[in-house]
Amino acid sequence: MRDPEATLRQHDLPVTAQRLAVLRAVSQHPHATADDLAESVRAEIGAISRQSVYNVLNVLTDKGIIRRIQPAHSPALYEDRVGDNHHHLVCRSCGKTEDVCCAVGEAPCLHAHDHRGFRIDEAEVIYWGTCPGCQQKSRS
Amino acid sequence: MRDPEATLRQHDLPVTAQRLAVLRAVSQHPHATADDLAESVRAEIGAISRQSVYNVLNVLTDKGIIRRIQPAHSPALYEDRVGDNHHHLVCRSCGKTEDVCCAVGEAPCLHAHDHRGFRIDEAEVIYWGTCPGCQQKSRS
DNA sequence: CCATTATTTTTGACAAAGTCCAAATCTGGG
DNA sequence: CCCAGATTTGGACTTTGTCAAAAATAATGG
Repeated sequence: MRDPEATLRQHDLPVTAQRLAVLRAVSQHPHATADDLAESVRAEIGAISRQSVYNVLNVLTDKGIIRRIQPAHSPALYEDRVGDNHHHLVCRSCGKTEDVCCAVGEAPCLHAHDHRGFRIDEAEVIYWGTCPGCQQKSRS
Repeated sequence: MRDPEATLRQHDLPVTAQRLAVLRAVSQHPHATADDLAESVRAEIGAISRQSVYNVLNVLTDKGIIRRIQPAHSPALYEDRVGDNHHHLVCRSCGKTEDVCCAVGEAPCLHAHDHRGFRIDEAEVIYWGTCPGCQQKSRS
């Protein structure tokens, strides 16, 4: 994130310390939970209410400034990287989450063969598996 | 589901009234929530505890007899149809969920180009959009 | 620079979806 | 028919997130 303040102004959002701090935290900790982010923000500006973290994350997500991903068995994760239609690898065992380029191509998987009349606007892909670290451990 | 009782025995699971009823309910109501299923089961056998519904759904899912899907903003949904790697269409507005064949082919999307050393065992795809009914309504 | 007004932040209660635990009950095998 | 182990139950509890009202703050116009 180049300039959090400019980003907020571009989207007609009043600039507040909380928003700046949350935005920076998301930028610095991709795939963090709301709780993780609250911690980071507190380390940076001293205090923030739980509700404010959610408020900020919700507006930022609505405006498309950040993206929310919600893998099963996990609270929502937030990331900075938007608009490039990338997907995610998630480790079943430790929850580790990584970005991965779209398998199919640029504006990809938006085409289900039989879409049943649905107007599709996003194809969300999560690859489930075991990360290298957890493979080591289980190989005992 | 041909024969719920046989299915349970094949997986070395003691046969109980609760398990049979939950299994039948999942079979008859694809994409139902745990709560929905509890209702159905109560209509069929009179009573079941909330915990038992979860217990049963968990074992059945662990054994691969049923499949759990967990779209964002929705409690978990369960379905009967396993082993054919199909995906789902979900309506952002009403939550309607439908099956859709895999866009890529048979054992498909299991190949992320850059898998970062992860051993991938499933590619979960959710197509988000607007169902025909909700398109009508919003066309005002 | 100050007052105004709408927006944010905070606080605390609340809700939904699931899990944990111990006691009671039931299934399957001998 | 009885027993051991598995399942079901009920109730408390946890996690993640939302709602609502009051207090604080940002941006605007003078």
